[in-house]
Formats: sequence, C-alpha cells, structure tokens
Amino acid sequence: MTTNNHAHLHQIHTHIAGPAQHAFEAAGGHWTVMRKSVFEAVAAEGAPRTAYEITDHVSSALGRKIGANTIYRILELFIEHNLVSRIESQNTYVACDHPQNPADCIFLVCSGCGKTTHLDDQATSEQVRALATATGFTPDRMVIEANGRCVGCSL
Amino acid sequence: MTTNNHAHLHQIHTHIAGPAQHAFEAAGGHWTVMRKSVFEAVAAEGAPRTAYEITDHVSSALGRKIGANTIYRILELFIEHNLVSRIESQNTYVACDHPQNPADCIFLVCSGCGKTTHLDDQATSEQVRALATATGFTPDRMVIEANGRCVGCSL
DNA sequence: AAACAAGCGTAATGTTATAACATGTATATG
DNA sequence: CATATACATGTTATAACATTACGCTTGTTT
Repeated sequence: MTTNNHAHLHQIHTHIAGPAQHAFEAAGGHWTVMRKSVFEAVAAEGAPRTAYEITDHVSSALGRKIGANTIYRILELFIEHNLVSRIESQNTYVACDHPQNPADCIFLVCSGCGKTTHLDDQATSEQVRALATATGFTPDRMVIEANGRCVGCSL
Repeated sequence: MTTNNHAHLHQIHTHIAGPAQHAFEAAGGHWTVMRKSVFEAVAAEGAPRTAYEITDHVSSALGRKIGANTIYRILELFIEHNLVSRIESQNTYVACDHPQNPADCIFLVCSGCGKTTHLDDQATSEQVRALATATGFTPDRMVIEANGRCVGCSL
C-alpha cells in the first residue's frame, strides 16, 4: 500500500483542510468531493440552510442533479461527527465551528432575518443535562434554541 | 343579546371545563366542539402525538373526516395560548398542564418508547434567556429539549 | 336585514425526510 | 493486477409533515 497514486485522489485530498475536514478524517471519515461540497454549502452563509437549499447549492456546484437523500445522508453523518448541527425549530442545518469540542450548542434564531448565532455555554447546557439526569433520564443530544429577534431586527 | 338560547350552544359550553378550557375562554377564545375535540386528542396519551395522529383521533371521535389544516389551525391557536407545546425535535404536540403559567417547558424525549416528560425549571430557562439577552438578542419562545432514554428504556 | 367576522370544510399543493434498490468507486488481499 | 469487499453515491418512489386558497356556514354587530 501507500503507493499514493491516482490523479483523481489529489482532487479529493485538497490542501485546504479546514478544522472540519481534519476532525472528520481524524475520526476515520473520508472527505470525498461530495462531502466537501455539502460541507461548503452548509458553511457558505451566515444563515442556516434547508436540506433542499443545500441540495440545490451542491447540484449547481457540481453541475449535475443531486438527489435529496444523498444530502440527507451526509448531513446525518456530519451531525454524528459534530460538523453540522440541525436547528430543530427551523428544519435547517448549520456548520459547526468546533468539531473538536462536542459541546451542546445554544442557538439564537432570528425570526426577522433568519440569521442564527450560536453560543456555547457549558454551564447552562450542563445544568439542563443535570436536570434531566436527576429525574432518571439519560440525556443524549440536547436541543437548546431561542427564537426571537436579533439586534438588527429588534428595532 | 345575552338571550342565551340555542340547544347546540349547550353542547359547546359543556361543564367539564378543565383549566385549559378555562384559560382559553378567559383569553377570549371560543371552546368549540372542534377545539375541545382537538384538545382531548392531544391530551389523550402520555406520549406526544403527530398532527396526523391527532387528525385521525379527532376524525374518529367526530365520526367524519377532518382535514389536516383544521387541526394545524387549532394547534397553532393552542400553542399561542399555551395550551399545547410543540416538540420541535419530534414534530409532535403535547398538551400543557399549566396554561396559566406560561413558563418555558423543558422536554425529555425518550428515543426508546417515545414518551415525553416535561419539566419546569424557571431558573434554567431564565438562564438561557439571560444568555441570549446578554448578546443583544430578544428571545421570544424557548426550545429546550433533551433526547435520550427514560428510566424504563435505559436498561 | 345587511354587513362582517369567526370557524371550519375541501382540495390541492408545497416542503421536509426516508426507503428500497442499483450502481459506482476505493481499498485490501491473494 | 484481479478480484473481493466495504463504502459511497445514484435513482426512483413515496412517506410524513405542513400550508395555501378559496368557499360555505354560523354567529355577531349595526
């Protein structure tokens, strides 16, 4: 092995490795063209995007029609690896800054402009977890979202 | 006015007024047969129910086919009046115990049996609100959910 | 009675997500 | 390098969730 070869491999293993790619590969994942493209689509805008928006974005980036389920598969994979979070109250997806630190994110979703910011507050998310645990519940994934108005839209 | 009359009104203004009905009417809403039926469908089970399950339940309760949009309309109305909460991570709806006290609920959703319990912890939800507010965000509705395993399903 | 609003019906459609199965592509192994 | 294997994606169809547009009936106001 390790005769690292074929030209088309170079196009996959581009050198723009962001933290996302790095974390994903460190976990044994393959950073394929498709996955790279999906990640870029999710990360492209400040606002979270729907799966079908991502589908369109990827389709035009690759110049061919991609099926929705391909996108959903990859989003699910990314969510498992903390590269992406799903905003439950919006049915949208956002890229996650810190794949290293799998903290529970707190999302602030603006109902005016759609922009979403995210906070990490270990103390708060731990408090929610502790509350749940105290009842005998075993929490897995936390969903903490605030819907309201961002600074710009509250005027 | 106030010649309170017609027989069919009596069937609307039944005397089983739970706290939900009471709060709803206090807010100026009309507790119609349809709305009563929807509320009962939502409240019927421990587990939260999807809008289409509610649709089926109401349809068989009333003996005729009810359209999904009728259910969605009423669910939305109930949510505004704190009679019902939507579990965002499940696309389901649950009846709310305390329409009086519009606290932010914390839901514990079991991925095993689907049962959902709800906590009220003012301190925690206030903490999340405070976090949001500190960034200049004006929170409206909070979504705090924990997905995991309930006591029975964690074995 | 006329005007209006609230509540619901009906039908169609839009949006989000998954299932089932086929095909392609990378990697390991003899 | 041939082949086996597992992983990744394509294709098609459909399920699940939600909304729109419009009209009819009923209750309330004038």
